[in-house]
Amino acid sequence: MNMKEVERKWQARWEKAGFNRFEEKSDKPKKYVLEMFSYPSGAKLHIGHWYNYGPADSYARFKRMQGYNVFQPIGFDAFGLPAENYAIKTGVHPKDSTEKNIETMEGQLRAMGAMFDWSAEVKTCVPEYYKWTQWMFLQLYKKGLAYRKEAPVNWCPSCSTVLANEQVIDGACERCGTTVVRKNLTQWFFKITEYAEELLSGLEELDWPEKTKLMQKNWIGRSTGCEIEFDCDSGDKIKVFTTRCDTVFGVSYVVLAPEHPLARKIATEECRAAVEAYIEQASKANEIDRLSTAREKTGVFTGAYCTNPVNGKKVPVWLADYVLYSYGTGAVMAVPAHDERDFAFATKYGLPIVKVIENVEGETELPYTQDGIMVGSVDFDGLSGEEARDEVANHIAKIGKGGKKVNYRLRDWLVSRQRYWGAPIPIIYCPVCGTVPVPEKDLPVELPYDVEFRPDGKSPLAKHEKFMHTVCPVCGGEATRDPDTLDTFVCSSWYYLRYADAQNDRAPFDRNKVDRLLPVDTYVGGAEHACMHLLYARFLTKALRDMGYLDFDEPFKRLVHQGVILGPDGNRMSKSHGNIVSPDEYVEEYGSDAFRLYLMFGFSYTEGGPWSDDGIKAIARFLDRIEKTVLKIKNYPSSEGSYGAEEKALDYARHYAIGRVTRDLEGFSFNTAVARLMELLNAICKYDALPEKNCAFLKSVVKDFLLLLAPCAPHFAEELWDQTGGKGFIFEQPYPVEDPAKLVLDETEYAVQVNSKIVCKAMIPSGASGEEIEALVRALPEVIQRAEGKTVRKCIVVPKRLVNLIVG
RNA sequence: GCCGCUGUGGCGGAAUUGGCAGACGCGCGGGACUUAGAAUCCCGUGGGAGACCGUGCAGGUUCAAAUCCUGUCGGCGGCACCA
Repeated sequence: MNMKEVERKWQARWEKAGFNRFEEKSDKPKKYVLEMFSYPSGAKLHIGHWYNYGPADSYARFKRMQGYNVFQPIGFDAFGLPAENYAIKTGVHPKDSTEKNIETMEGQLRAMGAMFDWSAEVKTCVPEYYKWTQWMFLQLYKKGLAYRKEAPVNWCPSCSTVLANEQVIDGACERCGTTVVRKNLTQWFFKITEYAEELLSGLEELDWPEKTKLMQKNWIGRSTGCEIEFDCDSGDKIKVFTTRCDTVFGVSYVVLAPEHPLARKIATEECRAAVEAYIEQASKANEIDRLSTAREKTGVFTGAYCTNPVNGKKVPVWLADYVLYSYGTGAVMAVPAHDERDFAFATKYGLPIVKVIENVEGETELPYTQDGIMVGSVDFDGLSGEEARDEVANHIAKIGKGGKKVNYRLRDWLVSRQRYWGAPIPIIYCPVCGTVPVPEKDLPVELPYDVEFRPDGKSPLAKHEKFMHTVCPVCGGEATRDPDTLDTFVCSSWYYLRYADAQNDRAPFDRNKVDRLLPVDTYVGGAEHACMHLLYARFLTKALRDMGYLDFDEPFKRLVHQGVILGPDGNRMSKSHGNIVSPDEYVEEYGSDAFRLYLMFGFSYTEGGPWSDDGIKAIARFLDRIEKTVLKIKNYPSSEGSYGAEEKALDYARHYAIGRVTRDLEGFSFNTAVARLMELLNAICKYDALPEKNCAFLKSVVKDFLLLLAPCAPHFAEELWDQTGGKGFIFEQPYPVEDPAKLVLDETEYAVQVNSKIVCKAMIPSGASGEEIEALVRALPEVIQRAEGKTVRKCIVVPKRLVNLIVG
């Protein structure tokens, strides 16, 4: 079969028939199958794209044959750093390179023959799309979910530019290797923390990989504890957060993060100089130092004291950068006896270490950080664990010094980027009116083309006079625009909604269309997005719901991660490893169906693994055998024949395959689905080799075989369907359904064990009772030989599997 | 350091969730066809002459363990001073 020609032919026919489109008017149940859209960084599709889109498309086609109205859109996540970095290096404008890449990739995606609904295509870098990304920003701003504050960012002193977190590798700039420093800049944030609790609890109901749910759970990092107020002699109050309030009687000092507002305020005259110096030094600490947990702790005494509310003891207040300002209250009560960090710090600075928890079993070696019995804690002595913390927290609440509190590790989402190739932040700064959102009617705030994007420490847009200079929408006076662009993750956090109504120019989407299509039923993409894209998208969905734009809670009901195809050497494919394998030559030589089928067969889908093309010839051979067999049988007369044992066996093989393939495709277990197809083909060939055969029956099996195969090798199956006289498209046929009656055999082979050792096999009639089976087995010569003269103690029968006779 | 996943023939990988380990395929060996090769087709293929031994290793539970439990070692991923 000339696959190239066949592919082109069917792609054109499907396209002409509008076959790939979601049917607007249809009462079939909908199925929204979505693969993560691609980032057009290179010009060509790589194996990862193929591995994501090929098998997932087979799933979508399978669902279509099962009678669903399938919606499978595609698009491009087109803003982002690589295009801009490429521009800095080569001078090619990001818009030009991105558009060119998209065009090439579109062609390749079409050639792949996936069932994409191109009428819903989305590109995030066009004004028709980012207009609505900006609109999203404005809605969040109105709702109080977008706010501006000063925050430390990653700064590369060599490139003199801000870096995204993803660009910081082990504390250094990914491009030049220079150590990144922290710099305070005023930035826009989305208040994702407001949804921390729901983002956590919502995980439970999701059909997602447990691993991914756990990663999100850890990322959100809920911890329950107690907030406690320590009164300073100066009259200031220091709030601390602790998960171990049962250790509060062991507090020997309190620590503030260097950035804490009280740090300067409470410092005494004598200590002021040292405190200032320490704050200064901490602010300059670079990322590598901060990342190192092994480094020795540093700190400085403020000279101030505060009072432990539970025992009235005065304790010194220190500053130390092992306390993070961004978590909890930015202050900590230090209990060196029961915390490793406090222990190390107290040991270094000669602070007291007071044991207040006793190990129930054995010696209490300090620092002892496990749960134990409270000692030296007056009324609370003898309490332990959860109960102890409960009592202490209640006591603290009673005396008005705090109480139970839940904290999250999740931070608000920093969305400002000092970069060019992104959606401009739709905000105007007016000297009179302050921060003013761009009115919705003025959207989009267009990204200008003629911009100097070589980095020099300022946002590229800041140097563009025409862009920056504007008038205040409120007072009409002179004003300036925000020079930053939005993190590209903002663009990708709502694209799955836009697909539902991609052409809409009056709104991001029509409520009815979104309600009809969403949520996404099955979402397929890489696991690397677990704590970014997948979390942001959930957040935005919930925020839009609360603003009344949607009425569902979660965007992606089911999530599947494909594995990673590594280079043949077992490393991640990369230019530096020189191990990149391109799909192109394989597609050229074997055709897109064979390549897809090989990706499905050669790997466990969710695991991936090192690339090897050992099996691709086998797939080509498999397809050849199918073609030969199908075309040969096609020419047989259609006469009915008898239905005997051989027919029954083939019928069993057919319905076994139907059941298994159906379940395997449902579960993204593509390799076993293909294996079952191979088995069925083997059964067909075996039957075909018989001298006497029922041709009409054989033809009906071959027909089912083609239908089963169709989602996995779409062009190939369509062609054979056509050549064997099938009506319409094969994809308009219903997927075969297993007939359980055909799976009932007259007798089944059992493994026969004596004392758990296999001694032989035996055919046992299907209806036999437990006693009958035992009697049958005991009459077998292999059994008699081993059981002679012994008493049978027990007989275990596992239906359709084995019989185990325990004798002794 | 903490959390999670994972370890099965020469290779990719199966195993109905505690029930015949190694499905399906690659590779390899043998044969058929052919002047010959390629292609194709058929047979065999975990190890061991054998009793038996085999799912990283050592124990345990069970009539029965790749699967459950305890310990331990290797590989991968995430988090990393989160109080």
